[in-house]
Amino acid sequence: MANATLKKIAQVLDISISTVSRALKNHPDISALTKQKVMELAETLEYEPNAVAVNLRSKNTKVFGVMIPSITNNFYDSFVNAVEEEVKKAGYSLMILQSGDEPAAEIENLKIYRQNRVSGVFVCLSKETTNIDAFHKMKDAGIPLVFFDKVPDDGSYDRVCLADKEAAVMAAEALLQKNKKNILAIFGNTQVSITKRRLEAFKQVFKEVGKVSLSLEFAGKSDEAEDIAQRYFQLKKMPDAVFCMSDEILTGVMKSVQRLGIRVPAQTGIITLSDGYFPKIYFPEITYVETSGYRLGKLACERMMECLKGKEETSELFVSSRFVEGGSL
Amino acid sequence: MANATLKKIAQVLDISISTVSRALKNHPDISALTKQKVMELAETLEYEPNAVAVNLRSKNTKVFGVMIPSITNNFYDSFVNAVEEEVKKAGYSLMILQSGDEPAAEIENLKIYRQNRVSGVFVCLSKETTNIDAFHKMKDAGIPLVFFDKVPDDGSYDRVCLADKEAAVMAAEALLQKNKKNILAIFGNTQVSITKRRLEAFKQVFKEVGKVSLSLEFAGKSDEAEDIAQRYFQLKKMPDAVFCMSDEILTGVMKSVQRLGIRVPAQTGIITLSDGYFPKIYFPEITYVETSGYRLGKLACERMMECLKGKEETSELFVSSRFVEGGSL
DNA sequence: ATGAAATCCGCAAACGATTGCGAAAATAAT
DNA sequence: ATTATTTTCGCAATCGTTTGCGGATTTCAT
Repeated sequence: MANATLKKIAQVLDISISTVSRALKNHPDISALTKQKVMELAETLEYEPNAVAVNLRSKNTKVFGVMIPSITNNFYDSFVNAVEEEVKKAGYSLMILQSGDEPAAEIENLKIYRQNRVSGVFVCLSKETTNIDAFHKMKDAGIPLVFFDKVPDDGSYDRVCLADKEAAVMAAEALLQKNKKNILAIFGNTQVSITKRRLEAFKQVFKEVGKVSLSLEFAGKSDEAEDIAQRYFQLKKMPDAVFCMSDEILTGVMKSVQRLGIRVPAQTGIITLSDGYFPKIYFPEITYVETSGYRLGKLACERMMECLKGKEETSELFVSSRFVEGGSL
Repeated sequence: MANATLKKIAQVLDISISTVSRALKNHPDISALTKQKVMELAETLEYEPNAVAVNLRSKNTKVFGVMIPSITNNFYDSFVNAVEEEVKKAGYSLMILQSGDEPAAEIENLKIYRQNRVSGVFVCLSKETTNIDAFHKMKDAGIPLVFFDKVPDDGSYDRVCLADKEAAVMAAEALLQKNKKNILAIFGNTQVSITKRRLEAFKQVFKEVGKVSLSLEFAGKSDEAEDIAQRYFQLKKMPDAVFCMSDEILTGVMKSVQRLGIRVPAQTGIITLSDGYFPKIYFPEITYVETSGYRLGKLACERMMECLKGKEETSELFVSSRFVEGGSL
């Protein structure tokens, strides 16, 4: 029988709904006999509690929102993957909404989350988001927010991030250690917090050492990175190493490498920040500093669970980096 | 004011809850004056309907389930992306659950979908699933199912698929047209329905023409494909073309190409079936037959919407293929 | 002024589950 | 036999919203 309810069970056994409810929960008030009858009938009727009704009463939907710019992105995927794995253990599900990097869509999505009374939301801001007023409403509604990756500057929010500075520094130091003197470094959209942090930390390392020519470039998309690399590779004084801030930039650069038949690492070294998937599809495998979406997801979950337990102080947490040697530097 | 309810508004204005409800819905029974007062107060109180309560009453959650083996997969991503885009227009959200290619997890997930009374579920079966009894329960519960990509043989279910045969045939014919005589074709897990279909159709094309040496190989993962390619590339009589059944296989093959410094398409041609992302990160861009997860998603949505409208007959639909010329063949 | 027709609004039940409180029935204590 | 105590269960309210039905109140025609 489809969609059995407590009421139906109660009617069949000619007892009250409350008794059925208690029997199924093994409440001590109910006699063993009644419990048995109820449970058996529930079994044959294939009773399954209506989560919607339970939610309404308990005011707890056991659903987390996840808002990301786009789901077709390796990094966010592994984040989502980690979160899904983790929250499932606690009986939560995920409602994933994409912002498409459009602030208007973000606001719309927040509304959906509010109306659905989600238990919390994991948010990665869009590139374009400057005004975060819309997120205040969530606080008012008592819905905890955990920002990740692209986070607001506002210190009153919980944030989990990659250790961008650390990662950028590790990459920079690797370049120095390999004695690279003429480095092309390509970064992403400068609006974004992670770009800023990576850029600053990266520059800082070289500021202290002389004798290194550092060319900084910025690419919003993969083909822009390709064009930039193309231009530099055709210079008489070709860079002896390229730093890529992200997978997106790496794939652009590598396309140019293939087009021009550049030998890596003989002619130029390559190093990137990455989740780890793309560096391994090339030969030689690209040396990278790991920025793990997966671990970020786990960390975000930890933080979210603390929020639900009522922890008050906001915090900014970081996932540490790891240097992974490929053969490209 | 956080979490205003109809009740709260009613109390403030000293009118009944029903009147508030109707006023907000612009019901003709309510006077213009009352409507105005209600709407204004709702505005200042930032009233937002409680979707959980609405769901309970309407028995319509406006949520679709999406069950996939893993979210960290380019193909499924674009599927999910399309679905999210599409259903959002109709006011639906997505609840995504991963099976991890484990039948036990599939069953568990279906239970969650049932308890949450989702309006429908998009399902891609795991590689391991042989018994689909668990899916019958969904029918009983009145929850429509639309299978995609990896679908059951059972004709009583709605299924949307890539036109695997067509795609494989297009690729095969492209190889013939380019006059390739010594072809290495690498396929994926033979358990899976799509592999079977692609394989059969592909072989069939060559059965009819003579004078072509066709080597069929199977790789479960990317590095297996790499090893296979490696082996063949080192033969005295190297293949003059490689067919890859999927992105996963393509990336493996391309890694071997890079390792051995093979010139594409001069030394060997490459063609693949793909969603389109990976073929474009290489130079030359890989010629491929498009198997679009995105379009599959759109098609699945169409079908789902029809199910909701009560269309009875099940059907199996296909997304047509498209030949995309790169420079690799 | 009286009846008919609009206009405007509230009561109450319903969706399905949970839970405090009190009551009936059964058992134990005196 | 009477009181006290358990054991076992049901009533009713609640979460927030929707909606059929009927009751007031007003407006209009006669």
